[in-house]
Amino acid sequence: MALIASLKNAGSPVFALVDCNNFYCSCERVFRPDLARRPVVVLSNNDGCVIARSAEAKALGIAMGAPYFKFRSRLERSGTAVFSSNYALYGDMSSRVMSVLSSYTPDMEIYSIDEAFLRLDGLAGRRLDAHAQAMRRQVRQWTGIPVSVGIGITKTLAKVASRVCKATPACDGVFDMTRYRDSAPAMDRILDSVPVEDVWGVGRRHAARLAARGVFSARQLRDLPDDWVRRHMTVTGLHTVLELRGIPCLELEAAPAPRRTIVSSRSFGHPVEERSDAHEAVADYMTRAAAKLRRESLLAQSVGVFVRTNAFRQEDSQYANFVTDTLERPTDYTPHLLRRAAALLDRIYREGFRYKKVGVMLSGLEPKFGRQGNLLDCLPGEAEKDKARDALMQVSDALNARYGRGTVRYAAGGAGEERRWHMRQAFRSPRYTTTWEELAVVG
DNA sequence: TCTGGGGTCCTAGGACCC
DNA sequence: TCTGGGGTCCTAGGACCC
Repeated sequence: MALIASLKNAGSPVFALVDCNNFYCSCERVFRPDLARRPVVVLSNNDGCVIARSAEAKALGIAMGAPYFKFRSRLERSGTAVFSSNYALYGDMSSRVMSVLSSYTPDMEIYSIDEAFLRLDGLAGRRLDAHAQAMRRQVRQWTGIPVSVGIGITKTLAKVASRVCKATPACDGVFDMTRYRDSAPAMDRILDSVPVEDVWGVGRRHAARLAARGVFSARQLRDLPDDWVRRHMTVTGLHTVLELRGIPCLELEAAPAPRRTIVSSRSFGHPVEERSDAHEAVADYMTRAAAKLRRESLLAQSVGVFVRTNAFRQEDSQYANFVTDTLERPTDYTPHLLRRAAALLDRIYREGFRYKKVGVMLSGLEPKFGRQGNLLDCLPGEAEKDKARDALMQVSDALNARYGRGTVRYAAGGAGEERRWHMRQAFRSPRYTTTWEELAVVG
């Protein structure tokens, strides 16, 4: 029987989506086993919104993206453990999970911090199920993170399977939709149970338009005429529909596409009304962005700066703006980028507003090594200056890597304690896995 | 007093060139 | 003096993702 099932699948792709359950909450729980049965939530930057909820927190009716201040008392009354987000911890836990997964297949795409697509071609039936269960067990055992696995003959169907899996405890963490590929009634039943807005690629806007046309389930979406979909949802939407029909349109992307932009921005902990505060923040974000640029061996051709007031405060007058500027030659040298960003901020900063957020963007990215030369590079002395600049950046990056970010920084970014604009982060857990000093807190 | 951050892709329309 | 079409590149806006 298993052999027949295997033969059936021969030659057609099998996609598995491995998804960490409530990932950020699960990361916090790994180091706090006492929270195993307590509701847990993790907040966005600035402790603004709830961005991860444990199953218990979901049961309390805490919605994804719920503003923390509105739910604070409910969370306190229910004894919910609340954490600020701790990306150093989540990023490190993520790479541990991914490294376990990668031992199960040569074809894997890390899709996000908590999800990976795997090709498991050639497996079917009981063998496929056993393989997926083994993966789950090993991830759990080696990292402490619970995952679920959805399996289908396209990426979109694997996503559907993963959703069904999480909604159905009887699945025991694995749902294999390839079992039903040849049974139209079974496929219909499964897709009928999935609300159209839960389909990968269908967001709020499309869901509203689909509802207006009487389309509420994944099955109804699958059965729409191609030309309507093409017209209202572009080719991207058409790919989604074809994939729901079992026609693969999306490949596994083993190597990440080259990055096109780097954005760094934060909301302020308090409204900013001083130009100097805005300048400090822009300098701080640009310093981070430039460090990321160098970490990835890229140069930026363009610099952008944006500012925004708080749109939620209707009583405040509103203002938002964004400017970009092209550099004479691409660079990764922080002082040059800082100077340019400061000039851009001055171009769009208006007095008399309460600013909520500023940010910087680097674009026109290109690889630092092996790029096409620029006439300006050939000016006398320029090569030596570049060398000195690179050396300076290498030293400061190394010091910051060794002794912590901010060990070497620019006066323009503000001097520590006076950073009034800094975001709130009241409930951050220790960086257990990446910072020795903070590990000591556990003992 | 309080509502995140960082990305990608697609399309339409305008500028420009031949 | 008047008139054409097609290709390419760029940008802004809208949609989506986690």
